Amino acid sequence: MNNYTDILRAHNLKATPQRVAIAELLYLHGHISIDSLYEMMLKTFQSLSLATIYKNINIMVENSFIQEVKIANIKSVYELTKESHSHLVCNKCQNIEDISLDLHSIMSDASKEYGFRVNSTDLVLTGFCKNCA
Amino acid sequence: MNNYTDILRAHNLKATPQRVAIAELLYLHGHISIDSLYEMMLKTFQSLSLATIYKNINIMVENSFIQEVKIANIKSVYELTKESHSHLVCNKCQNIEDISLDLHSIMSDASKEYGFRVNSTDLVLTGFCKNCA
DNA sequence: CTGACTGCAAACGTTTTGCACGGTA
DNA sequence: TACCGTGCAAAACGTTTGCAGTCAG
Repeated sequence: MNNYTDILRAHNLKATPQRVAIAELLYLHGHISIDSLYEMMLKTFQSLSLATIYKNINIMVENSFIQEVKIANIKSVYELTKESHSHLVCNKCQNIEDISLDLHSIMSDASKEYGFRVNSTDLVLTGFCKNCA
Repeated sequence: MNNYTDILRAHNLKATPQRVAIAELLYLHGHISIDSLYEMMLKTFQSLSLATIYKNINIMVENSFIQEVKIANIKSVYELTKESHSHLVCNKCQNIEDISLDLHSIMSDASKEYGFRVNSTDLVLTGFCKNCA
C-alpha cells in the first residue's frame, strides 16, 4: 500500500480521509465506477455524501491524479493515473484489465499517412479474457 | 447523397422525415453530438422535440444503423455504422477524423501475451491534425 | 387502416451547487 | 486560525416515459 497522504499533497490536494480512501480503493481495484465507489466507502464513512465523491473525483481528474476511462456500453470508471496503457474489456466477466502494448508503429502510421501528430492514445479491446475465452 | 429511405427500411426503421434527416446529417458531417443534431434539425423541423432525437438515436443504435463514439473530455458523438476504423481527435480544431489503421499486430499481441480473444477495437488518437500541427 | 412515430409535458436519475459546520495544515 | 472539505438539501441537467394526435406503409 502506498502513502497516498503525500501523493495527494503532491497533487495539491488536501489529504482528507475520504480522498485517501478513494486513492486506496482505486489502487486495490484498478477501475471503479462512481456508484461502486460510493457503495464501498459507505462501509467506512456511514455519513458519506455522494456530492463529496463527485467533488473529489472532479478535482482529482483536474489535477491528473486520476483519469476517467470511457468504455462503450458501460458506465465510466476511474483509475489512478499511470504510464500509458491500453484496456481489455471482457464481454463475459466484465472485467477490465490494463495491458501494455507497443503502439509506436500505429502512431507513426497515423503520422505518415494522415499528417497527424499524436499526443496520446486511447485503445480499448473488447472480447473474451483468458478465463472466459 | 445516398438513399436513406431504403437504407433505413433495411434496418427495420420506418423512414420518417426526421430519421432521414438524421442519416443525411451524419453522412454529411461525419460525427455529431445530440445537441448539434437538435440545433441543425430545428432549422428544418421547427417543432422538433428533443425526445424525438433521443428516441431515434436509441433505436438507430440498437439496430446498428449508427454508433456512439465515446471520446475522453468530450461529449459523445454519433456516426453512421461503417467498416471498422479508428479516430483522430485534434486538440486545437476539435475535428474528428476517421482513419484506417492496421491493428492486426496489436490484436495478435493481445492474444499472445494476455490470452485475450479480441472481438472489436476502439482506438482514439488525440493530438494535432495536419492543419493544426 | 393499423401500428409506429411525433411532440409535449412530466418524471426520472445523475451531477452540481450553496450553505453551515467541521477538519486539515 | 484560516481556509478548504464535508454533508445535506435543493437545484440543474440530461435522458426517458406516457399519452394523444398524426403519419408511414
